[in-house]
Amino acid sequence: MDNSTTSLIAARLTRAIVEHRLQPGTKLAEQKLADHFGVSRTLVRQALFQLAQNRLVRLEPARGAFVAAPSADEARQVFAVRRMLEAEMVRAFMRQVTPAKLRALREHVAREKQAVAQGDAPERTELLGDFHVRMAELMGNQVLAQMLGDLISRCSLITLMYQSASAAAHSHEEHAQIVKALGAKDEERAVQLMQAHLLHVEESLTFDRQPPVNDLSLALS
Amino acid sequence: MDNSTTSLIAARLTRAIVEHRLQPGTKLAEQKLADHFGVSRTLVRQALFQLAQNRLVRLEPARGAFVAAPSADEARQVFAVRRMLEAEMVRAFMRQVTPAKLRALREHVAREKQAVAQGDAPERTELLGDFHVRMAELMGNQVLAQMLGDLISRCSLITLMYQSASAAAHSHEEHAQIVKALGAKDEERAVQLMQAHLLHVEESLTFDRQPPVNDLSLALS
DNA sequence: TCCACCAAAACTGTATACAAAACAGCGCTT
DNA sequence: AAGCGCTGTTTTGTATACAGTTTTGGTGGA
Repeated sequence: MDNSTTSLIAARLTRAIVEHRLQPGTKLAEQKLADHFGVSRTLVRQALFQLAQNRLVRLEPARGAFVAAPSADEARQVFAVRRMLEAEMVRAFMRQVTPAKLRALREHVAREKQAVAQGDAPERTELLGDFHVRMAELMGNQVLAQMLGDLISRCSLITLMYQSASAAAHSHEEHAQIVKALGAKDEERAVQLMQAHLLHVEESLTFDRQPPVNDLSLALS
Repeated sequence: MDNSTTSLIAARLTRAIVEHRLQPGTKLAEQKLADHFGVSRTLVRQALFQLAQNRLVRLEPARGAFVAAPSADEARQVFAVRRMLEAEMVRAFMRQVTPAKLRALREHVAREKQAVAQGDAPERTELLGDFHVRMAELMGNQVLAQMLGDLISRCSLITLMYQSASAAAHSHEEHAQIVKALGAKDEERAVQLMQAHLLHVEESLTFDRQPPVNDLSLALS
C-alpha cells in the first residue's frame, strides 16, 4: 500500500500549518489542493484524513476540512500532557545519559543560539521544538519522539492562536539551562527546569481573546 | 467531511485486533473487507489508513495492509512511554483528587473484580485497560485520555504477541492498591505502585521468541 | 434597506474504472 | 528434482464519475 505521495502532501500541509502560513480556520478545499499539487482529490483526501488524526485539521461532515483552531481548554490539556511526559523524559534521560548524548544536546542548543542571533524566525521555531524531540531520539525511543513531535506540532498551532507577544523568546536560554543541569547530573533541577520551561511557554499565552480566522490557501508556494 | 462510516469500519477492525480475533501479520485485503462490510474499497482504505496511524496495522507499498506485529524494541518503547506518562498522571490526579473521582475509580475496580471472578476474559481485558483511560478522563484531560487509549491498544497487540502465561493476572489487585494509595493521599506510594504495575506487565512478556503469524479474516462476525 | 426564498454552482461522500505492480501456477532448463 | 522465467490472475494505487448536500447569488416582497 503506497502512501509516499499522500504523505508528501501531508508533510507539505503540515509545514504550511506549523509555520503559520495557513491560519486556523482556513478552509482546505479538496479540489483546490488537488490542482495545486497536480493530483486527484483521492490523494488530497487521504492527506487531510492523516492531518485530522494529528489534530492539525478539523473535518466537518459534508462541509470540508479546515485548519484546526484548538480551544483554550485543549491547549491547556496539550501542555499538561507535555509537562507530564517531558518531566519523566528528563528523569529517564538522566539515567542513561552519556557524554555523546550531552554533546548532541549542546550542539543543538548552539544551533538554536545561532538562529536566535540571526533573527531567523522559522528556523528558530523549528529548532526550539526539535530540542524536545531530539532528546527523545537520543534516548532511542522512537515512540516517544513521534508522540512528542505530534504534541509539538499542535503547540505550534496553539502558540500562533494565543501568543500575546513574542513572550516565549527566552525558550532558548531555558533549554541551555536544562542541558546545564543535565551535565551537572542534577536530576531534580533538570526536571524542575523542564516543567518551569513548559509552564512559561503556556503562561505566555493569553486565552482571553477570540481567535482570528483568515483564509486563502496561496501560502503553499 | 463525513467519516462516520469510515470510523465505524475502523472501530470494528480495532476491536477485532485488540480482542485478538485477528492475529498479527494477518493480511487485510481491501476487497474482502469491502465485501464483508458491504461498502466500496474507498471506505476500507480510509479505515486502514486510520489504523496505520494508530500503529495497529502496517502498510506495505503495493503489497497491502497487515495487522501490525510490534517488535520487542517497539514494545519496550511503548511501555517506557506509558511509565513516563502514567507516573506523572498519578501525581497530577492526586493534586486534584475529589471524593467523587475516587469513588468512580473504586467502582471501576469493583467491575474489574467482577469480570475477573466471572472469568470473562474479553471484558476483563477491556476493563483492565480502561482503568488507565478512566483516570485520564476523570482528570478532564481528553488529550491525555486519547493518547493513553492509543498506547493501550498497542499494548494489547504486544501482550498478545509476547505474553508468556496469563502472568498479568494480578493487574486487578495492583489497580486496587493504586486506588487505595490515592485514597490515603499517599502520592509517592501511588506513583511507585503505578510504575511497578507497568513494569510487572512488561516483565510478564517474553521477548525471546519469534512471533507467530496467522491469517484469515473470518474473525469479524 | 433588509430579509426570505429559490435556482445555479461548488463541494463533499462514495462507488467505479483503469493502469501498474505483485502474485501464482506451470512448463522449461539445468 | 530444484530453480528460473513466462503468462494469466489478483490486488493495489490513482483518477474519474455521479449522487447528495452545502454554499452562493440573485430576485421579489415587506
